[in-house]
Amino acid sequence: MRILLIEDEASIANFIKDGLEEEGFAVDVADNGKKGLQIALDNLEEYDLLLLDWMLPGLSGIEICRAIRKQNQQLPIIFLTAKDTVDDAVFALETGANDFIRKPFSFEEMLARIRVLLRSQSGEQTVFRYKDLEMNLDTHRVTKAGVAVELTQKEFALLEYLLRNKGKVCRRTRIIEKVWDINFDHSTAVIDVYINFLRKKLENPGAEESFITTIRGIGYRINDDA
Amino acid sequence: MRILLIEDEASIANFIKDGLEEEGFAVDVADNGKKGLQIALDNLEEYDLLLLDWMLPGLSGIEICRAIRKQNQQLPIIFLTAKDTVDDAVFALETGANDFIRKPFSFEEMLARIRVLLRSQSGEQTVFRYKDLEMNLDTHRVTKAGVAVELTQKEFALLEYLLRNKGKVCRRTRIIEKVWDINFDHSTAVIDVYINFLRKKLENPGAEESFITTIRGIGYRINDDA
DNA sequence: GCCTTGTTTTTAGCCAATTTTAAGAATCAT
DNA sequence: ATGATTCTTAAAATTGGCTAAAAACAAGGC
Repeated sequence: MRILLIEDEASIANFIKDGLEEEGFAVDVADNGKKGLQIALDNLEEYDLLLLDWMLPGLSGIEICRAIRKQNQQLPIIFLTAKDTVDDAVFALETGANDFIRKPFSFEEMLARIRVLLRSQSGEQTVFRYKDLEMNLDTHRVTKAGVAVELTQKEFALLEYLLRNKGKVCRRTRIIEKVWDINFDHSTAVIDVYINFLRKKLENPGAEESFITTIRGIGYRINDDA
Repeated sequence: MRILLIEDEASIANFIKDGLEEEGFAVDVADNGKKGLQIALDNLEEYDLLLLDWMLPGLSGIEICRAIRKQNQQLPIIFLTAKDTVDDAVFALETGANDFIRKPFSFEEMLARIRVLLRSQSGEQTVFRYKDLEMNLDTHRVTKAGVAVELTQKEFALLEYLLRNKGKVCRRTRIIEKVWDINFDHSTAVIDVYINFLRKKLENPGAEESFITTIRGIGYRINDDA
């Protein structure tokens, strides 16, 4: 994942660049607005995300944002700013930014926001299928043979976990950790109950065998469709 | 974004120019009508918006507006005026102006109007629909089956967010971030209350199910119309 | 200033849906 | 057959959203 950072203060720029590179991103830095816009426009396809300082020598962040939005609606843009009025945040978002982080910010917070934007934009899988079953994370919908099926939060989360690991065993302990809480009482039988809910809601009444295979003593698995 | 300001009073002109430049616009000033029209016609393609004083030495604002509209229908034109009769406003709009601001005006207000006009210019989507519901960002109007519905600011913003994401889940946390403030107390019930306001204002009394689907524990969704 | 009006946010009770627990029945492996 | 594991069902506990009403806040008029 390639990120362009437009920020004139070298200390901040380095802090962010180093931190993000440690996390596995490729980061390019431009230290003024004009250069930044140039680089961005010349390599629009290259970058997956833009971090943009609000106050820049040369061109302001707002102007850069506008200029880029004319060319490209997709590129996620996050503003970094010392300004702290609500108006600025709203203004930034209206200009076409996707998010807005106030300095001083925690690195963790920034990382989280970057991840959110990259996930929703950069083609991460949001639709899962098994035979005539379809789960869509964007719309938060599940359909069976085209017919909508209403799932509760936990049912949805459990099915998502199973489908994400289609073909692989999902161990009970892992399920408890991922779908419920890391420190959830391991001696519970909730999983069984919820597997049962899913089977009831998603299986053709007369089915000989379940689409969720029980692996006794270990956990469950949804098979790869043949 | 380049703005041409035609205004003879130097103090007002400077106030506006400085303010807009701080906001990232490039502003040129002409201090009389003749010069202003000249500049405008010679550089029609250069400017994204025209701010035009009503009373000018040499040529009046109205005459300038007419002359420009002969050449160019697109350029957004905003009148600035001390006059305060409704007639003048109507007259200005008939002449081809897009908006009309009375002096004395707040800078914020002017900025807001400028942004609205630039938005529709930049090809961004400004009309959203769901069945017989229509929301127009340019005119800031919402109609239900052709009948105008009055929404407050927050109601409007919430509906806009939901419609922009028509078909997709809108998670509570995202709604709070986008419609309210980024760091708004997450444990509040304002969202519920405003969803309720929207439903009351926009739903046919005897409706069996809401046009805003509740997804318990997650958020809300306006469905794609079938 | 103070009052009025409209908007936004908080609060709290209610209710329904969801989640969890529990316990007996069924199934499996040896 | 036996013990362990999973399935099923019902009932209890909890959560989360809806609603109405009140409180807080903002803007405009007098």
